[in-house]
Amino acid sequence: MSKKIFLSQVKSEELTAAAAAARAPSTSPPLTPNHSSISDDDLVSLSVKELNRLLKGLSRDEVTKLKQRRRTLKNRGYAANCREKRISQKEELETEKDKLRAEVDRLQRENNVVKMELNALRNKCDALEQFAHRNDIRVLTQPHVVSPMHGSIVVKSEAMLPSSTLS
Amino acid sequence: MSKKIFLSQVKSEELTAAAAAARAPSTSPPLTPNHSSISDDDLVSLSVKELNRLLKGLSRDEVTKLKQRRRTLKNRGYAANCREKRISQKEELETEKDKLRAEVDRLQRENNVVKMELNALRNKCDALEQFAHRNDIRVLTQPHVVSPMHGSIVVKSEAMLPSSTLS
DNA sequence: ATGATTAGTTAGCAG
DNA sequence: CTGCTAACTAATCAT
Repeated sequence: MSKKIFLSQVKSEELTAAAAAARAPSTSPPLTPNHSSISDDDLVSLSVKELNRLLKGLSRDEVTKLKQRRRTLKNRGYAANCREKRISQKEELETEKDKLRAEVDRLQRENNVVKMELNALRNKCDALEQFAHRNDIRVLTQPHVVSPMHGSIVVKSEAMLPSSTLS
Repeated sequence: MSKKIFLSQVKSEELTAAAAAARAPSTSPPLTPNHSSISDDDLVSLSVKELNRLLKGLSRDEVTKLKQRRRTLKNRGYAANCREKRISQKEELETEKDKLRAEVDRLQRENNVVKMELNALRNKCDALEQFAHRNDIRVLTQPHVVSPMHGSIVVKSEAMLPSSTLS
């Protein structure tokens, strides 16, 4: 997921030669000409064992300096990682924000649709209710409803509908 | 809105004395004892005119050094501003994310409510429709009904036809 | 000149 | 020690 920069060649590719020379004298070609002139990339990617082997025939001072240079190079990589992490986290936040924004939009649209459906249904319901009411009255005001086959048919609306469905 | 740090005492309050001494030799008490020993805070907050007045009786070298120290102090402040801006932007992003998340929640709840209303209304509508349908059929199948001359007599008979007989 | 931003350096904390 | 991060410095860019 996160593209870790494993502590190698950060500088030489991202910094002008002038800037590098001006800013990092400790990592420039050593003024004290080490026999073991090792490149930054090599030094930083060495395993501890390889480093110790390299350090074998050196004076205390040289050892300290080389170790310090290694530490500095590592730190350079750590810093680069840290920055990259920062920006990727920021991008992640923005991505999540965009997703949420899209979700809000979707829900708002869905909401509108459902509300329109609700309104349409309300109208239909009202019409039906009025229709039912009229029929109810008409039926209830029928003088004599006699069906020869079935006998008297008088329908009381409340008997057929739950009371809650009629206002 | 944004609390700008106007280039003063960033370090002394946020860094240990040890770190400060170790890391910023150029801003430590000058080894070359300037007569015009001016504090970082003062130097950085000077106006250009005040600075020039201060620079009057100094050698070229001293002028350059003092100007450079001022520039460095300013840069220190700019860097602090930059960091603060970064974190406040991040916080802002998170705040907006939280708001959007809350909005999504709200909309989902509202959506559920509306959908339940819709379902309830659908049921009511169905019932009304069936009722209307039955009445419609009944009315249409009434065997003869109205006697306008005699007025209406409402008959409520207990002898009702089971609804199942009306499809 | 001033301010902002980037990369590198250092100190210091955490594991 | 290794890795990470805050603060600082210097370079660089924009205004």
